[in-house]
Amino acid sequence: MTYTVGEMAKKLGVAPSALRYYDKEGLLPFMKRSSGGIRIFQDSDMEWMRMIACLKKTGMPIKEIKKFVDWCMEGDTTIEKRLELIDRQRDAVLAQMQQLKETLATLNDKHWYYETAKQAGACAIHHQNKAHDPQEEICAMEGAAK
Amino acid sequence: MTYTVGEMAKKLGVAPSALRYYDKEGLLPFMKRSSGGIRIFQDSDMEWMRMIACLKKTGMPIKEIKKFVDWCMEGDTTIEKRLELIDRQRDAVLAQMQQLKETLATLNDKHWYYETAKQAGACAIHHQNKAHDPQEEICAMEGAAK
DNA sequence: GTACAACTTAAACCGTACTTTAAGTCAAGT
DNA sequence: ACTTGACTTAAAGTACGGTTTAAGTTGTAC
Repeated sequence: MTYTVGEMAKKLGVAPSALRYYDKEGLLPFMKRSSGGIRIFQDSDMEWMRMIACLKKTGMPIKEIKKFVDWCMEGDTTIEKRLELIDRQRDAVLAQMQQLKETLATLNDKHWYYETAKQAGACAIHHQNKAHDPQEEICAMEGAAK
Repeated sequence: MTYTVGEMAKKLGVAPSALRYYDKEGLLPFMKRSSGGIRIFQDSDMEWMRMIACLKKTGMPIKEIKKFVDWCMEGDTTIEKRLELIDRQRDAVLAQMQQLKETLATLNDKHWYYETAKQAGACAIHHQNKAHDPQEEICAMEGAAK
């Protein structure tokens, strides 16, 4: 089974221009062309696309993904480099997850702050000993954050 | 205690130009100035900076952070809007965490693939027993590339 | 064999989030 | 008063990851 760039784009849920851009950047060195120059995607290419999509989701820039793809094309001599890149990216993802966990905790604090303020009808509920003015929002935030 | 833009930038670990940019974009409406026009940050401003940093970490664009900051300056009539924004962002963070979890699982598969390939000295080690191999797609991928 | 949608390219354009530059001002130390 | 480093601004530049445009080609359908 083969696909044109438009069909593949639809299958992947991306714009055709994005696939052409990835091709131009060297991310799709496995791509075949028709005699007329039309790109031909094959079912087996889906695995490359999934790998690229995975690395993109980690926040890896296009140029570094290209480095990985190039190593794949080079053969077995680059296995160790590829392993190191995967491991580095795994560490990066773990760090991102930790970061998000901390961010989520802060957002949960803010949720509580605004939920209680909503019940009371005023943010002042969080700083009873102070008169309300815009500057007091800061103190209120500080209270909720700690 | 007060700080210049350079001192505050150092405290926050960002470039002074970034703080000037945030100010220009309306993210720092609480900022004071000296009679000569020099920005003066105060300790109490740290809480605003932390809130902005938190929203930035969720991937929220500058313009939406400004919307939130503007609502904070407007007072209690915007409490509900702010709560909704926080809740939406909380959902967004949970979705990001789920996404990263799936990405991590894929990276763990790839780690195993390259770890065993490294031991064997060749990716070809994975080209047998495709039917039960969780990494069969990679074998297909690299097979197709050659 | 002609129409027509979908493809091709290079090059220009876009939005985001800053950074850099250039020209000038402020404020602290001597 | 003068020097000096850090500040000020507007405007231009940068990096990234595409999208859009314009002019032309391909391939299928009738």
